[in-house]
This record gives sequence, structure tokens and C-alpha cells, in this order.
Amino acid sequence: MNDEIIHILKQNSLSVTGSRQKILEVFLATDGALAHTDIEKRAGESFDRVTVYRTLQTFAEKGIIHLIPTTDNSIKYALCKNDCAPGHHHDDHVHFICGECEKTICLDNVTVPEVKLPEGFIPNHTEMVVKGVCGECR
Amino acid sequence: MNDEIIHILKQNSLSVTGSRQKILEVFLATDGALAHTDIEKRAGESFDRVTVYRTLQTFAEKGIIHLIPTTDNSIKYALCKNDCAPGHHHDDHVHFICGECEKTICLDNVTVPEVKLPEGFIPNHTEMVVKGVCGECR
DNA sequence: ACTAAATTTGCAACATTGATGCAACAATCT
DNA sequence: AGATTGTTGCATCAATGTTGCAAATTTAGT
Repeated sequence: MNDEIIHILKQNSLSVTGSRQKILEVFLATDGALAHTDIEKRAGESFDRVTVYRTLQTFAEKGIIHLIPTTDNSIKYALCKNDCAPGHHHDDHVHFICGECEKTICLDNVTVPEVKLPEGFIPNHTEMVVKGVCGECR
Repeated sequence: MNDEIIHILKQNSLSVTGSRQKILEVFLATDGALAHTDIEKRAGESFDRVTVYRTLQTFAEKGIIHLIPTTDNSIKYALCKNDCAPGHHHDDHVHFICGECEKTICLDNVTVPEVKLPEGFIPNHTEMVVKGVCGECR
């Protein structure tokens, strides 16, 4: 587990530091997506807010995590599972937000469908978020 | 134009006030979506921040405007065109964010496709945001 | 293993965004 | 017009996010 974390960091040419290890650990121990606040809480009180911000930013740039859009001004972050390389993400899966438990879940097996756009529009990346009730909340 | 604004407000059983008229006017004069900040700027310096917040909140509850999810912690708002009734939105269209001009555009004619979810998941509402380059930016 | 260079962290200070209680005010209804 | 209800603005506060800089840690070179 610890080896895996260090491996991920080195693979992305990041120096192996305490905070990065801890934050990655938190992600690996969670199935759903995490908001900035969740990470601060779960990582213990040990890290500065700024460090968490910068670490998340770095991870996102390297493609270790991806962002999930919401309509409530709270970005969520989730691990990229399928070996995202920097710049070559394929986090093309659908996200699900449960209205009951408020969890955000990556539906890794559900691919975002393509849509026909009007003349002139050139798509680059598509996000799809489904809201509803998850299996556990019924 | 002014009649239209008053009509929209009355139709949603909202009292007709200066700030609401002005903010609706701003929306009607824009084709794309607006962030809170845009509205404050375009409405002139005349209104309190709090009023803008509350007005947007009210409009969203009534279904006059809808929210557009983003990954950059900035909610955008756009007019609901197809006669959304309170609780009966059909803002089921795709949104487009241009990476060049940074505009957010409602593709009113592009409907969000349905996707098959894993067992147990019950969908309620789906958001779809496409990023890329719009027609005018090429 | 030790040192120098390069990164990373934490702190302080600040900017922005959003929420709430309350008094003053304006709009609606009769 | 007058009473009632709803709306606005102000002051205040909390949460969230950003930046510059010095200290500490990591990495790489020898």
C-alpha cells in the first residue's frame, strides 16, 4: 500500500513528501469522491489548508485525480483509476451524486455518450453528472 | 421588453421590484450564461451583493433561471427558455463552455441523452457540459 | 554519506464568496 | 389610503481560496 503510493508519486515525477503520501492514502481508502473539506478532515489536523490546496492542484495537473463539476460551488475530487497519463486523461465516465447520502460516485463502467453539436462547435471534453438515489440508499 | 419582464415576474407570483427587473433585464440581454460577478457588474453599481444573491436564489427556485455546473468553483446562471414551471424544469439541454472566449452557452436544441446506470441507481436529473471551442472563436 | 540546489511546506495576510439578523422600505391587497 | 406582507440594504460573520516569503524537507550530485 505504501509502496503503491510512492510508486504513483514517482511515476508522476513528484517528490515523495509526507502530505502527498497522506492525501493519496486518503483517496485510496475512499470509494467515492472527496471535497476539499473532506480531505482536510480525514488527513487529520496535521496539514495546512494551503498545502492541501496545492497538493490537489498538483495531483490534478498530473492526472492522478480528476475534478467533478457540481452546481453548488463545491468541487469534488476523485482518483483516476485507468492509468491517466498527464494530459491523456480518459476520465470519460459518468458521475453520480446521491441526493440521500450526498456521496459522489464514479461510475467507471458508464461511458459518457457523444452528442451532436450545432454547426461550428468543436467538442474537446464532456462531463456528465447524474443526480438521483444510489443503490444503498433505498 | 419591460412588459415581458413584468410578465415573467408576475407569472411566477413574484413582486415586481427594481432589482428583480434589472437583473432579469441583464439576463434577457445576454445569450450566454452569467456568473454572479457578471451580474453585479452589468447591473451597475446600484445593488447590494446580498440582494443579487437572494434574487438569483429566488429566480432559481421559481425556475426562471437554472444553474450550470462547472469545475472551477464558479456557478453560472442562465435563463430557462422553455417555460419552466416551478418544480417542473425541463432544462434538459446540453451546456457548452468555450475554452477561448470562456462563454457558457445553452444549446437549447441539444438534449441530454439517457444512459444506462448500474443496478439500483435511480436517476432523477442529468447534467451535461461540453467543453471545446465555439463557432465564433475559430 | 554529505552538501548544494531545487521543491515543498507553513505562516501571515488578504481577497472573494456566501449566509444571517435586523431595521427601513416598497409592493400588494382590500 | 392603510395594513400586511415581502423585499432591500447594512453590518457582521464564516468559509473558501490565493499569494509572497522564509524555513524546512527532498532530491540529486559528488
